[in-house]
Amino acid sequence: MATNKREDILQAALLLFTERGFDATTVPMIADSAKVGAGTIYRYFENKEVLLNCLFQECVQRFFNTLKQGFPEFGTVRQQFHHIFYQMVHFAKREREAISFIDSHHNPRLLNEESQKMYNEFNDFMRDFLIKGQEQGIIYSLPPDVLIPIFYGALVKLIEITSAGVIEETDELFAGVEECCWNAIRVH
Amino acid sequence: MATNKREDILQAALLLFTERGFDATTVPMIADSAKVGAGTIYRYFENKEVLLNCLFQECVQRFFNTLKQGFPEFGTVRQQFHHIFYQMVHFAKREREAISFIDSHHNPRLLNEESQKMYNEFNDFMRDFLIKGQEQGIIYSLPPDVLIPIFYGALVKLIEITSAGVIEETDELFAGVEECCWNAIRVH
Amino acid sequence: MATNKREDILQAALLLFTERGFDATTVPMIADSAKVGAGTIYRYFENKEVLLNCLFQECVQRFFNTLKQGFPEFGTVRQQFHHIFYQMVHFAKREREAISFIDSHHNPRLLNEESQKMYNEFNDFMRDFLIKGQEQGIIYSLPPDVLIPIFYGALVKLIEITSAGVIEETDELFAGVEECCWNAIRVH
Amino acid sequence: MATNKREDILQAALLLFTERGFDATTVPMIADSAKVGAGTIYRYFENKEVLLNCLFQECVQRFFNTLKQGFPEFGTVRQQFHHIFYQMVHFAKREREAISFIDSHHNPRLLNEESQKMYNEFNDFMRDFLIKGQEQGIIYSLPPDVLIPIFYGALVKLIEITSAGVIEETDELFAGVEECCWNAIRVH
DNA sequence: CATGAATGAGGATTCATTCAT
DNA sequence: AATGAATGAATCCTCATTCAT
Repeated sequence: MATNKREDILQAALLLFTERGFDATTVPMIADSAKVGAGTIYRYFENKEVLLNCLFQECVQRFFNTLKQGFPEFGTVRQQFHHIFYQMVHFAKREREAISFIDSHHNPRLLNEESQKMYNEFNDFMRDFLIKGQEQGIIYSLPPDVLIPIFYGALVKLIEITSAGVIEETDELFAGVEECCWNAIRVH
Repeated sequence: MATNKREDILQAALLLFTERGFDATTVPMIADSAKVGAGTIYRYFENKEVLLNCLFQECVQRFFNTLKQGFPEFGTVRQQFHHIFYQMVHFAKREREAISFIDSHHNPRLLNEESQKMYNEFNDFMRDFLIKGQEQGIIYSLPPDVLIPIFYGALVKLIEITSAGVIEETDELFAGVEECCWNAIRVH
Repeated sequence: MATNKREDILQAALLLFTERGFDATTVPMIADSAKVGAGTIYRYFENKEVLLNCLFQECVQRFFNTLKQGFPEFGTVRQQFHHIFYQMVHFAKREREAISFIDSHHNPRLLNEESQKMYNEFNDFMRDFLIKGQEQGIIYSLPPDVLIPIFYGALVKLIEITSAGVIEETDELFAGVEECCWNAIRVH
Repeated sequence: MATNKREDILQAALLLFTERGFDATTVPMIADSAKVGAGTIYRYFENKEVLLNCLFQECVQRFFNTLKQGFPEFGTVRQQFHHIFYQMVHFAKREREAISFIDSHHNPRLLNEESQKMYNEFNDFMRDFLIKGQEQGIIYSLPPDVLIPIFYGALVKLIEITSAGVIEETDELFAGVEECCWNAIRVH
């Protein structure tokens, strides 16, 4: 087949890093899983850490793009929130592990500047959304860095639980969680 | 000196595991940090994995005890939630890293049965609280496994942010987050 | 180069185990002696103990094959004894250390079942030879387990002495020892 | 009790060294077995190697004394041989492990000069006996270093087998082995 | 004297990375 | 370009030895 080896490696690394963590994942493991030779990985990535950063950046990029795509710049705060939440869930359905991976590997010890910058941009996007909502008196007046984890962290765990098969994922479930999260951050 | 070396080792391990993760923490690192010889660690713990499990169990135990202590069994759901949230924050202030450590090392690959059992008991406590609240029509009808992360995950992140010094921790901040979390899980 | 690294490792281990014993031989010693990296040994053998057992089994196998090859099944007891003794000496000349190694590492603490089974088969071969000789009234009526060490042990020590260069090895010497050993076990 | 700790340590070391070998025996093992603290061993012996050499020398000393005691200096060669063999068996019955220990730890890597000297003296005693027998035309004309192992090695293995309980030790058995060994070394 | 907790040097083993094929 | 055998630095862990009590 004409599949791209680089993609195979990234996909294998994503699964293994998410499942076991960066340090507990060996390069031969990734090679086996991607069905390439161990040496091949070094044709595409300078070393294991670079591989991690490439993967991280691609995941954040795709996640961020999903959020930005069709964002209702001039819609209501509630509409914007729905967009963000809905797109996150959508993205998570397509790329099961990406969100958990991003969340668990968002660590200054492993990430280079570029990766951190990209993560921060993504964070800033959500922070801006919250700040504008607060200016309109709709979002609860807490530091955005505190509000973000409330709905973002909830979503990450939700994804992990549904991925593990503990709970069946239905539209009602996602709608319910969205409402909870919205209630968490809005002014009452 | 009357200092307990076992405690020194556990404390050093807690900091390092939380900061770097289990796999990226070497035994000599722990030994240096605890100011003991590397071999000494093996007088107290059979191996690195056993050390992790001892630490995990002690942390969960102390955390869980804090929650149970003075729990208003017959109070309102709101009072119970306040107790849980307040005790969690209180515990987090005393034992900065314990909660992050528990959260990031709750992993079947590393934990033995005893550790997992203890973690589950702690989880069941919160699940029971939510279920009773749902029976009274006060807590939103979503699976507890989905609701728990919403406020528990929020709290974990909150602790991490305040620990990192990004945001100053004030009573108002904690009260605000408590309100957000309560709004997230209650019926409107 | 076309040299087989596995063989190099086994050969180096044979010399070192024989010289120093299993426990006093370090893996880096073997690696240095075999002119391979320490890690390379683990590509061929799961661990040091497995290396020992592989080596042990190969040595016993080759030794046993030498004895069985051309064994005069229907010759006289004396002819059979000559065959055994002569082949042992012959084998010892080719594979200097193998016999000492087998003798000094025949230890249940270090050997796995497979190794012990193989050693027992080799022992049974000599036991059968003695029992048949006893049935013919030619071999002295002592338990074979007592007779075997008399000539086998003698041979092991003989090999060690000649290997050490204490005594020059001549055909007369071997013929003399053979006669001594034969006199030891035959009926007079 | 007033038992001598030094003796307890030596006795424990004898058993363990014989069973497991010097390198596989740890100092704490010896301490546990001797029911003393690990540090106590260092009050009596400078280090593990010194302990080995003390033990070796004491064993060789006692063994050698047993052989020399009542040696029929002016008896026949056969009488002398009987004395040696009989005393060896007698010694082995009293001090089960000593002979195996001496045999398996007679190794230049571990023994100091004093120990080797003592072992050589013991060897010389048997060599002299054989040479005198050869001068009288009674002992087979082979290098003594080759003859000694034939009966000494046989005896060592005999002791090991009877100690292991494989074969019951009777006077007939020992008499039979003595005859075999004598037949091995005498002129026919 | 006796102890055993503490140590750290040294050994077994793993794994990121290289390189000859 | 792709491989995977080979490597050795770095890890976990053991144990001879010391020393405060």
